[in-house]
Amino acid sequence: MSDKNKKQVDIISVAKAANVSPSTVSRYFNHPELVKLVTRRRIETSVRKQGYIRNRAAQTIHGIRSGTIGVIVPTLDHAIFAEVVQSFSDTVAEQGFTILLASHGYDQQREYAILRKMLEHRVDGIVLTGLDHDDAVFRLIDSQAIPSILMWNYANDARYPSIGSDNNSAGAMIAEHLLSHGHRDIACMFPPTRGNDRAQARFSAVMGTLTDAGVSVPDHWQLTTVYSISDSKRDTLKLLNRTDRPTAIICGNDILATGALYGAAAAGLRVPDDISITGIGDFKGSAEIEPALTTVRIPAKRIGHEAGLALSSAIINPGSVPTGLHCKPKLMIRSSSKPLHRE
Amino acid sequence: MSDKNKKQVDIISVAKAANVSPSTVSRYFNHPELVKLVTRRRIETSVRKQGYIRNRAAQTIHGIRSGTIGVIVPTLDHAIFAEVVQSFSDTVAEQGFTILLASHGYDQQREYAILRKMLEHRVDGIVLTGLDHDDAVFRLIDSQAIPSILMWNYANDARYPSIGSDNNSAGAMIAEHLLSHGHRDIACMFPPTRGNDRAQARFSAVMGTLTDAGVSVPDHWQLTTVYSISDSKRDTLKLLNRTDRPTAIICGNDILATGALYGAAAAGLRVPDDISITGIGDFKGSAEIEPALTTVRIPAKRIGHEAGLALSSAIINPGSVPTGLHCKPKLMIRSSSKPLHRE
DNA sequence: AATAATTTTGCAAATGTTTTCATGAATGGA
DNA sequence: TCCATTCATGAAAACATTTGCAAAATTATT
Repeated sequence: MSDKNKKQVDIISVAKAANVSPSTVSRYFNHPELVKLVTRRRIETSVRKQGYIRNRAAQTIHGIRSGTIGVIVPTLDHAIFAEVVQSFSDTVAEQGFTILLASHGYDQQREYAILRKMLEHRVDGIVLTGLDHDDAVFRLIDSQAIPSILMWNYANDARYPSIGSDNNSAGAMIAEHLLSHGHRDIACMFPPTRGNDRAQARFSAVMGTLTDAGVSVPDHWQLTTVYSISDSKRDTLKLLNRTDRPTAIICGNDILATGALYGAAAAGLRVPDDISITGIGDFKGSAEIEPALTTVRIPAKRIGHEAGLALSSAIINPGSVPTGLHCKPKLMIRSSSKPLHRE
Repeated sequence: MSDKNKKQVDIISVAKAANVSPSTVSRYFNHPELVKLVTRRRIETSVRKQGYIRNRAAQTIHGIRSGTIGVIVPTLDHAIFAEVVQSFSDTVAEQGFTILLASHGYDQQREYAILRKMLEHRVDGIVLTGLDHDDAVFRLIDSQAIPSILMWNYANDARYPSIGSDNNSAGAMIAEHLLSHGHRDIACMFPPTRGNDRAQARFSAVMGTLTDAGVSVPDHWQLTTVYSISDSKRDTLKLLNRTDRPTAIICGNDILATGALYGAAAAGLRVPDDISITGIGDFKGSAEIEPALTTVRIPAKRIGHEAGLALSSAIINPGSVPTGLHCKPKLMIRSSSKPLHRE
């Protein structure tokens, strides 16, 4: 019985049932004001009865926007990217866009492949994370004439408009904070910087600021630790069990700092009395941890939102180039750092 | 000069440049083995030179798969969903699928609207989070004949194949653990359960298990706290500052438990000596926090992976219905709970 | 070398829409 | 009542592909 209604429901079957031409049904969706009220009613009934769902693929081949935006992030596994994606997605959803999301795991080759696939889907815009990308990626986007922006980092000389925070200032801020508190014996724990311009910028800003102040960080106080609480806890413990111990640890992000806090606790040290620990990012929970983490706030929600606004309006008004925006990082002084107590 | 090469590059222009018909170019992509080697070479050159990118929209209207999977989650803001989405996405990406992602913020109306939009994009499959959805959502999917699965929770009587953990057992496990440790004065802190079948199941399993054991939880020890470390820290502090104090707090998830741990610290209590605190979820960081959190592990990575496998194979072999899978939760006894010390 | 079998290619129809243009139906003014 | 407007609708072309079928080209068989 219900075998025969397997027939696909398209704009034509809807039109038939409503006793109008397909053109009129199309107009009903795209320019309803051009369709007479009673006809609209009839079409509406037919659409509802047949459960018709428009086929965006068919629209898209007419050059109509696909209504999708490609978002490429290194990973979602870090709460911070999830947050920025969430707020981006919410923002563009309000303009009717849906996001096509993929992550490349810090692999530039994969980023290129993902980008290609997204272009095959004819996304209306592209968001990349960070400033640095393979040149082939940029060239591919250039050749496509679709708006795209770089999210998360900011630099006014970036290849595309960038919306995010300047990681150099973030790094400098936190280093200056510790210096101004009298710290001179400072260890640094950063994630691997390869393929990660954020971490790279923070790291070089921190080191630069310290060097400028005449503070040098011995090699064995320069830790490279992957983004993981357990690893940073372990590495911190190892560091703090040495006889020479820094008075402060600058961590490249709040996850590392959280692990460092735990590591210090495990080593029997009190923060901030025995050692100051700082992060960068101000992730969820950083304000509530004991002791509350001194860090630099990178406003992820705001970045995602602004990026969403900028990109969707660049899509809606073709020709208008999206404009970059610096969402300034902010030093959040809390309880995990304090002035060095001279002995 | 470069004005004139604004002309779109499509399969026809590629064909022209390669001196073949569009059909052959199409075959070059879809059935390369049917195309002679030298012709393939010529087409390849032409494709490369023109920077041609296939138009999936045009393929899709031929009934060819769109290569997209719709993923609908309540939010990405919780690390745990981000994790499951990440691993799902990675898994299906290996089969050539890209995900269309959207979040509804626990709003069933919005979920329906999102679903519709995804169907307009002709996704090849749908993943929903959790077991409970508006009936209209189920009906809409039913009418579309595309495979879909429910991810995160498991129940063998679910409306669609479900892949995830049984939150009832998770709740029961943790309650039994505390009971077996002699606790009788137990407080519960859970998120609002409305529109959240996970939390609902955990909560009722916990309460049921306690009741069965003859333990009742007074009203003022039943806290409803939104998913936020700061809120749960505050609520815990309030709870622990009362004169009557529980010997254990069961938290509905690890975020709440983390806040509870901080709250206990802020109240000057030692965990687990003065009070036991447990979570559910085993989020990243739960094993490293001080004290390490006793919780129930919900294997997010595995769930995402299995769901990805199941759905993509259901898409690739049409007709085959994806099969549900219970990814069993596991009790992780760590340092935040201990047997009640009788005084 | 001639024929048969096979491989490779092109033609044309089909896919589900949108849109331009033209036609037919109402409406208003005289 | 007639003609000029305006409004509502339909016919057909266009969009970027795929695919069934048939023709052409190549290879194998004798």
